[in-house]
Amino acid sequence: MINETEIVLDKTDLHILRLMQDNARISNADLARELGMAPSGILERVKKLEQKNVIQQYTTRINPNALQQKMLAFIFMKASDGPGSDQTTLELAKIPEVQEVHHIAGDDCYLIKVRTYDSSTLMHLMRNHFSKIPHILNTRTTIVLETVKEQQQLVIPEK
Amino acid sequence: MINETEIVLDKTDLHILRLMQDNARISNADLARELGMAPSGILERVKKLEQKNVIQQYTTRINPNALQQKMLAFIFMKASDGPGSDQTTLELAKIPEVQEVHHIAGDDCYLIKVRTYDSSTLMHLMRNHFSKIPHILNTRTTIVLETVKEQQQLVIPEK
DNA sequence: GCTGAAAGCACCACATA
DNA sequence: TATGTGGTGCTTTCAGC
Repeated sequence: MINETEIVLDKTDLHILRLMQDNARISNADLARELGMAPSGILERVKKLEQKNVIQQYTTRINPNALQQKMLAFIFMKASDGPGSDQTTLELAKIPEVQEVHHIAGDDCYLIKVRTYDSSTLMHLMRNHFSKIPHILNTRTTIVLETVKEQQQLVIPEK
Repeated sequence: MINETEIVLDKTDLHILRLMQDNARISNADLARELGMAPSGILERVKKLEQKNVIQQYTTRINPNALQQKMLAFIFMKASDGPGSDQTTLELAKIPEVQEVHHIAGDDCYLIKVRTYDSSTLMHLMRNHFSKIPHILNTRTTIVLETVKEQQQLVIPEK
């Protein structure tokens, strides 16, 4: 595994990342034009960024409402195996409706983000999946009423 | 504005969305091959999905560690203007380090997700930005120690 | 690590069913 | 709404610096 602290990104890399973060479908030729370089040089850099796992995925953000996915919830979980163990988190991460799994500081051990069609689907998920994962002692669910902003764009420095 | 409840997606649309959600840089020709259809027909569908705001963005997921962004926090906020008012949420949404802003049920009014370089950048943000937004009564911050899963992929049905 | 050329393809508008 | 065609321009490899 590559030591991520050793990755050095120059001004050109950061510029590529900024453009691709905003539009993953930008053509290699357009990237080259923006940067004033030859397309082949850009292609090489992009491939290296993918290899180094700086670029993790090209993904399409889909409107959850278009798929009638109206329920979004954050669930805090206290677990008996503590944040050191991976078993519980891996079980949770396997569930496709679970978008995020974090170890957190404080009393609760995990925070997960779950998206489903409606409240009954969420209840079903909790009853049939979460409750079967060992070590989960209790859960505290926060229901989202309305989402004002939701994106994963990072703030990428100029240099 | 289009009434989102009226959007009807057929099997082909859902298949396109599934493929593009996993790889936004898939070529139109490859999409057509997967679906066994002519490329021009696919192109038209993709454009309509963009127009109808089913497809919201093509984005590149970048490894936060590669940019030394090691601090992730969830902040619950109680506000005096209540979840009905937009002023506070819009102020929060404008801050680039704030990735998510949700109205939530229960005692606290907002839940926001913030990503910064380190804890001092986060403190700086809270002191210089959050505290200047009116109506925020108090905040409760949850620090993420480790992220096991983080993605926005939706579960897209077959049909 | 970057450039430029060259072959192969993809894109996309348009005509058509 | 889907297909076929064709010109334009993009992608990607490789030699050379």
